[in-house]
Amino acid sequence: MHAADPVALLRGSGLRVTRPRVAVIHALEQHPHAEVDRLAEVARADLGAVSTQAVYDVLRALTEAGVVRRIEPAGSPARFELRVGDNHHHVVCRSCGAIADVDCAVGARPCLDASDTQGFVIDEAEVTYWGTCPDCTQIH
Amino acid sequence: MHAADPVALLRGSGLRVTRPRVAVIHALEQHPHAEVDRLAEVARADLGAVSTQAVYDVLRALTEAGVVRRIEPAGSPARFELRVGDNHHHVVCRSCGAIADVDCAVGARPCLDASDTQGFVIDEAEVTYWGTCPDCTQIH
DNA sequence: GAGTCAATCTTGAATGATTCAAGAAAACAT
DNA sequence: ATGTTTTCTTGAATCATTCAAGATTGACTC
Repeated sequence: MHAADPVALLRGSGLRVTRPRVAVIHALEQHPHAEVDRLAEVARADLGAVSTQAVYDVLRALTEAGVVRRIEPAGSPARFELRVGDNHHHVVCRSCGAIADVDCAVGARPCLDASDTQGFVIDEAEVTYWGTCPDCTQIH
Repeated sequence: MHAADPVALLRGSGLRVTRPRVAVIHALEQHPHAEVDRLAEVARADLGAVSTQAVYDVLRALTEAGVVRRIEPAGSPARFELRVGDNHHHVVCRSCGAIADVDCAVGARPCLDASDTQGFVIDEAEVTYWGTCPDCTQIH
């Protein structure tokens, strides 16, 4: 898990290379699963100034280009990660909101067969595990 | 899937029986997976008037009492259902937002074993299937 | 390297869902 | 019936996100 080159990542996806975009990708490398506010902060530390709106725009563009993945655990604002394309899931800590990646035990496309899909055509199974993170378990 | 008696449901959970609560439970019976607005509308048709805030309060009380379950699919406001306690999941239509229940194929507590849980203690696995509902598939 | 045009960023306001807060009304126990 | 506590009403606040208009910038062409 070492840093991809933001510029290469953008070029490779046919996206313009701008300072805000590079900074946001950089922020995502350092802070996987961060929310918009946090990413904006980190990007600002890098650039001096970026509007929050720009960060929203960047994240939207990156998400639409398939460079980042957006997740929205219940009760949390949207979070973003660069790890994309593989089928991985997330554990969310009920007490502090920490999130970690989890590879599904079942296989490459886990849980994709539900017993009765009610006539729906399913293209993705999103799994969210809920529990308590190591830190919160210790303190309790 | 026939209607539970709202009054019995409330009494059984140690909750006061009020007109708004009975009406919201009634609305939930008729409209599983409905969002707050919709439930408030339906409850109003029943009672004449209820404040939206009251509906929020009722849903919170019912959720905390374990009488209803709250789900929040990405991109949607919260939705509520009376079916609770069993381990069932949901399919969400990407185009119209329709939601249906899905029993997991794996077993009673499906997907509860993730390969590597990063030290988290997991107590629930929430699965959201994404796809297209029968209606939206037909029209396309 | 300058000119051009579309894409992107800035600023400021709007929206939607949800929560907070204070007082009025209603439910339940006695 | 009466009192106490919970719940409902009304009105405002908050948070995350989106919309909109104009200024700036990236990348392509000459």
